[in-house]
Amino acid sequence: MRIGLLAKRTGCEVETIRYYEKEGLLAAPIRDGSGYRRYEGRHLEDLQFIRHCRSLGMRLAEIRILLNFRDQPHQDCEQVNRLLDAQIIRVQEQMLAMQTLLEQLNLLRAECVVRQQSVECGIMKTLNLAAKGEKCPCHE
Amino acid sequence: MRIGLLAKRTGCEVETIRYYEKEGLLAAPIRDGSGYRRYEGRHLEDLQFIRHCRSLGMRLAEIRILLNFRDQPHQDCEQVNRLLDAQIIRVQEQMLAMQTLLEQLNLLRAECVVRQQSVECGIMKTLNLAAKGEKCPCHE
DNA sequence: GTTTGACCCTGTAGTGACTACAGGGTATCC
DNA sequence: GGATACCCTGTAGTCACTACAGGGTCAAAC
Repeated sequence: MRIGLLAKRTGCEVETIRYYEKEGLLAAPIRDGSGYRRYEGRHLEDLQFIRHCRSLGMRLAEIRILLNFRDQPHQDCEQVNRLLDAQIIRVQEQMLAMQTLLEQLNLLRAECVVRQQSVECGIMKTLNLAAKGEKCPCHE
Repeated sequence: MRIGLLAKRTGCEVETIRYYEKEGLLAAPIRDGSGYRRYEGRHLEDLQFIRHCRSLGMRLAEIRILLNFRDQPHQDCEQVNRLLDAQIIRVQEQMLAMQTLLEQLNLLRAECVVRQQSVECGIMKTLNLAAKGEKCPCHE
């Protein structure tokens, strides 16, 4: 199949597929007489593997490691487990940070309820006072 | 004060301060005889304003808008409110996505409990099957 | 008087994972 | 023969920095 069909089948942009090839994640396929890429079933599978991992928030470098494991099935899978654990911890930490962020934003947002001149706006007042080093509701 | 002191006072990297100047967020200060930047109190305040907004996850483009509001105090603050609302929604959406992500990762992680050859590893097996289009626990 | 070290300058390139062209070639249908 | 849809390479842009390279300035210590 050609790149456009592969893209359609995986829900991936054509440019992204070429990018994965350039990055060494997806094997370069053979070319037809016109110089077009001709993909086989294994490319579809590889690309779906990559997209699946990406949908789990993994980085390309990590996916490269996982692809290696797939191709060397007798390696100890400890690294796979550690990789996933690291990813889980990363997501948990980001969620915690975002929770704090959301609380801060809501507190700041509550400073202004009515439409008014920005000089009277509680949000702007709070941001200005915080810039002067005073306490703000959003950071305690 | 010179850039190093400003950096220390705000917890901001020297390069970041120069970057904000280049991006037009922080006014260019006057230079002394050696060509060094000499900052005043207002620069400290501006930088703290910027860093405070950044700590709330706002983008530089949004901070630029907020800085404009600060300097035009008789503008209607409606846009400030909308900007904050958009930021809150963005964070909420990201948190929801991360929650789903975390659940998917945990389900995948549960596929492997013991250390073994990667060919036997439940995580690798699951990823491989998913790449073949089969159902995976992480995506239902 | 020179050397050391801390500070400052400009400018460019790199990060990650794409995305968006520009400028061209190819294939197929009408 | 022309329109359209597809494909190619290569480069630049995104965002908010970060990390140099290669140089200048200044004060204190030796």
